[in-house]
Amino acid sequence: MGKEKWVTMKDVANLANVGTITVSRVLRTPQKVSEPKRKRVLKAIEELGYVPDNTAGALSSSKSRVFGAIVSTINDSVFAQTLDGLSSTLRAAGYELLLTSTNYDPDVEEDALRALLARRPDGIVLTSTTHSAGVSKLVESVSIPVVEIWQLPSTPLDIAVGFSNFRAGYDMGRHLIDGGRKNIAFLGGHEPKNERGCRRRDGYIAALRDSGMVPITWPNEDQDLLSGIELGAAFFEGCLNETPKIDGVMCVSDQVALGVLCEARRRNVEVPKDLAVAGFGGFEMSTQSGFDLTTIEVPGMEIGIATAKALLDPEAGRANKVIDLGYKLVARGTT
Amino acid sequence: MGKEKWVTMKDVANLANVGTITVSRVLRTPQKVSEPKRKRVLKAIEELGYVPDNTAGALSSSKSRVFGAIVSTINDSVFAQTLDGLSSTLRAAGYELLLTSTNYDPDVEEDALRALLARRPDGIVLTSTTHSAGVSKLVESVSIPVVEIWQLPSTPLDIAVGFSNFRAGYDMGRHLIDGGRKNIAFLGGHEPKNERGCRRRDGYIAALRDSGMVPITWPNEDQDLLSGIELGAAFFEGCLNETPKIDGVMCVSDQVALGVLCEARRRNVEVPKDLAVAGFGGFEMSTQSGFDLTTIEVPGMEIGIATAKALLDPEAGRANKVIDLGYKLVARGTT
DNA sequence: TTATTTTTTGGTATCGATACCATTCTTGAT
DNA sequence: ATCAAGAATGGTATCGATACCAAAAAATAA
Repeated sequence: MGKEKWVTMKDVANLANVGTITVSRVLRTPQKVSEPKRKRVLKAIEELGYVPDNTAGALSSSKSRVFGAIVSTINDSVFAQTLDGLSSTLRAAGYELLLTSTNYDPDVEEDALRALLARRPDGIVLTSTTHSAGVSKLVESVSIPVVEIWQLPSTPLDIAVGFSNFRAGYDMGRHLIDGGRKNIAFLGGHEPKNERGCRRRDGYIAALRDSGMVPITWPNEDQDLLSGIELGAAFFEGCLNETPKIDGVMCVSDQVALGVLCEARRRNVEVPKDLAVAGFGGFEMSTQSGFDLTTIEVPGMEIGIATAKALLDPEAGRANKVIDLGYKLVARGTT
Repeated sequence: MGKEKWVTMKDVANLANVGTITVSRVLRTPQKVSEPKRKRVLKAIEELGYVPDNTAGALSSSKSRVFGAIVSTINDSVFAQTLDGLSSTLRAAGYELLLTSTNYDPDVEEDALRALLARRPDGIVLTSTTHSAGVSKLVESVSIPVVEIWQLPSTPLDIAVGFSNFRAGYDMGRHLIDGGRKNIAFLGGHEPKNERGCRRRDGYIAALRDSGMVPITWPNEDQDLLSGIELGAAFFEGCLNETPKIDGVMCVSDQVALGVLCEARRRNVEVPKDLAVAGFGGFEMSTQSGFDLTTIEVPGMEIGIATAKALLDPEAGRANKVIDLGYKLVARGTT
């Protein structure tokens, strides 16, 4: 641990015997500096182990080369793909991503946003589509691109990239109905704070209503101690035992669906003969051997990449404010 | 989208009819400002929607209130816990976390580190323990705390928080041996770039050697197209078919172990009678009903919290440079 | 009342880079 | 040989905050 202070551009300039501005140019527009000086400067940089100070650069150029993202969770494999696509595309263009997770707590969003804005990002990514008044006011007072991702909002703040959870829920509902299921339940999406899950549930409800069927949703009260797997197991206790005629279940996520599948196997409920099971998300595990889950695949990586592009070129992004990347209903062995 | 520039401290000062420094004090040391002026300033801040510029603050105070982290992946549920614990503890103390993932590519580490250092963080978190010369040089030339997490290095750069993957692998090996298994294989950890997995494998090998048994590892060549689940399935093809007497398998991760369990079920191999299966990581799914996997639970959240504390108070952290938080071997139904 | 301390407040320099303008040095044209 | 145009280079102001010091105001002591 050296106790030295940070090496500055001036140190490099002195060693290379040039002006500081020349050092700056070597790093940003090297073609504008003559060969010999450029070499001297690069040598000095190497020698001193100089790392430029972007915070200072950001201040004078008012371009931070940082984007901020507020996500509900990073602990989700599909979501992680989006973040991967986003951050790697941004990094390739010389930008960093400042990431904040709210853990599904909407009260955190405004604080997180303030903290982000304090770093003067060149743009912002939000994963929720309903915002508190404070959040909306902050966002509107700011002149940087704002991209809302995953759930497409009806009235985007600025740019939106994602797909329609409602339509996905509707399509999967229809898929089960078309498969001849008569009593179809929706499992999960009970937490109002999980907006995307609720939209899927709304889609399912609409699909059943449109076919003259009665929606069955479970659970309907908050029991958020339940993980996906537990929820699948609890489903048999709480819902299927009570309404045994259920022959199809659509789950808010693949994780929940896996829980149902495991519990079904334990109880010798045959899938898909006695019970059709559908998931959501294209979770890696569900596509692999052992499970053969019907699910909705979401283009997680593509959302990340498209978001990065929209941030890097907001004018192009704003040309069509809402970028719908769709989804894919993948029918497999469980339905 | 307002086209206005950012509101500055000076704007607030003018509106409240005070000096800029007073505004600064209201935000940082409010007790040093008289009641009436403080109120006026707060009102002006509210009215203008002022968000302080931390990059400017960082420049003059040379404290960025940002920590940087370089992780191998964010797409891992246990790891995500560490990041959660880390970032929420830091945020509670008024710091942000700048996150970069290398996707297990060591060549990316140096670039990522440079990009991080350019933002002048107050400290750095690294998840690998073997570093390229460039990384070591950069880290050594810097006078901020550096915390290496998860795998405890033999010679820490500065501070280390984690546990011993080697000992965990050794203990689990012994657990299987003590359970009477005679032919125990290790599954995974074939990628040299996954350092932590390799350490576990080394521990397994040592445990078997110490008992006079012959280690069997699979696969031994890179086949990195395999996901955890696929690996578990492939295990039966590649390893068990070839060496049918295997009666115990220790997996590099819970995901791989789940793959083995699923495939075992499909092939009517009885667990634990015919085959003992052990995982690693305490992945949520493995603890739940349906599976009953013996595994090593890693204190992911605690590592994150301890890391945050070490960053916030590096002197205390350096008192005992290596903080070993241990792990817990949880014996369940699969062994 | 005056002297002395304490609290409150503001002015100015500064952090490390970039923007902008001015200057010097090339190069080629006349 | 002289001048114009363009490339290369450097000086200085600036970004928006904080640090440091000094001054003014208020509180306390003599």
